[in-house]
Amino acid sequence: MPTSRSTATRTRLLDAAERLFAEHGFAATSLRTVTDAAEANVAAVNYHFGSKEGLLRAVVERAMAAVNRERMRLLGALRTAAGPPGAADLVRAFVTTGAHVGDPEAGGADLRRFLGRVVCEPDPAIRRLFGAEVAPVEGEYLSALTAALPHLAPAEVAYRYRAMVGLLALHQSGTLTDFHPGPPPEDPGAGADDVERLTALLTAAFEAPASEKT
Amino acid sequence: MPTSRSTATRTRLLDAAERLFAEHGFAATSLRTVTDAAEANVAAVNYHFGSKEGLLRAVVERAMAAVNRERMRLLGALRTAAGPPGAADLVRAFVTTGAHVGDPEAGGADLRRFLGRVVCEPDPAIRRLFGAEVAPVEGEYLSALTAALPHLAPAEVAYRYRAMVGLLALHQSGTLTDFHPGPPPEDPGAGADDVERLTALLTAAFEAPASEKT
DNA sequence: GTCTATACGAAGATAGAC
DNA sequence: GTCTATCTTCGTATAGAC
Repeated sequence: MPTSRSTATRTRLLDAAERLFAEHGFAATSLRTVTDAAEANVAAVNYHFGSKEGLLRAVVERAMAAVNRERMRLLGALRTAAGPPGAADLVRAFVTTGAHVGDPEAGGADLRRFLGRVVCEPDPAIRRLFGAEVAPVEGEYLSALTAALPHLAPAEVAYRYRAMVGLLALHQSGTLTDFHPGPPPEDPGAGADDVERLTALLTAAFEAPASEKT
Repeated sequence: MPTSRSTATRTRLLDAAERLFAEHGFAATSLRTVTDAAEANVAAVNYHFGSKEGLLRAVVERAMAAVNRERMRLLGALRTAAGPPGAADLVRAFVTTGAHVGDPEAGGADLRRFLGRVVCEPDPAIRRLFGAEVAPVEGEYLSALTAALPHLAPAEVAYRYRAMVGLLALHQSGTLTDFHPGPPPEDPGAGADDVERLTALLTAAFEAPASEKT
């Protein structure tokens, strides 16, 4: 359900911003639209977050905290299992976390779409905001992937990792599923089926042999 | 060099818009920034294109015309060669066209970055603008890819095709290369090396076997 | 400490003069 | 074809009520 009036103003602003930034992007969302949805005053944004970008930063931090927690939990589980994790396991853990974070809550879909959008934002400062939040967890996955793929140069693993993040972002924001070439869509929304396809595609990409000119 | 004052106002507006939309995205670019760069009056946009979105549409159409021409030319060449083209050939033709269109001209980089941004725009109407322009050419590539990969369901080929378009867009807009996990960037800008890596990754993705639950 | 009311300059859009 | 004038809405800043 939508955030009730009794919730603290700060939280209502975060919830409304997450939903509206997810739907229309950062630049196209006016502060007044956010404050109206949150039943708050325009100036409340400036008070709690300093500026529109400060509000965005706070939404990113809250959203990534949930993702980072789950990704570290899954990585820990993979490491305590017998032997070091393979690339397929790592890709699955990384992708499904992004695809399912916040699933039970009603706002989960907004959270996922929001994060997908942030990765594609034109402003480099905004993308860096995201980059700073994933940095620690991505370091862990990157070294685990490098260990799982010793035949590839680290730069090549890093490139494929970036492709994974990018493609996952397009999946989350709906960009990958809502413009329809070929056969008609036939499945409404991003079902578990799409997550499976994405995981399979990315696993194949990681396990591909090195391109000749490394 | 920048468009000279002697060029027609319409063309100067298109050039300036392409460059500025490429750099800051659509929503974050003010019309006044465009008209200042084009040395034109604010109202000239409304006169020539009807609205800000009309200007965007015109820029998309001009940019896609160049890409579509080259893609059809390459596909024609592949088809007249001995035997039907393989997935690797098709991916290479599709990707390198996007990566090199407008190369000789100074504005080529802007054109590519602009098209990459359009694919990731939050507004579905803008993405549909792009979708309508690629539609005919993408139909040709899609059927050629489906013929080259008879062991895959058409829906699966279409999914991988969308992933290719999305990943190419991220490549073009710089999203894939400018946030740096792992080793430091080491190569400035999107060199021919990155195009090679992208082509190899996408070819592997297309040639991967079908996921079990088709 | 939290929040509201309100003002300021710049933005997108359009009507009508030239 | 091109420009000036004007309307509404945008992000931001300030002053003060609770």
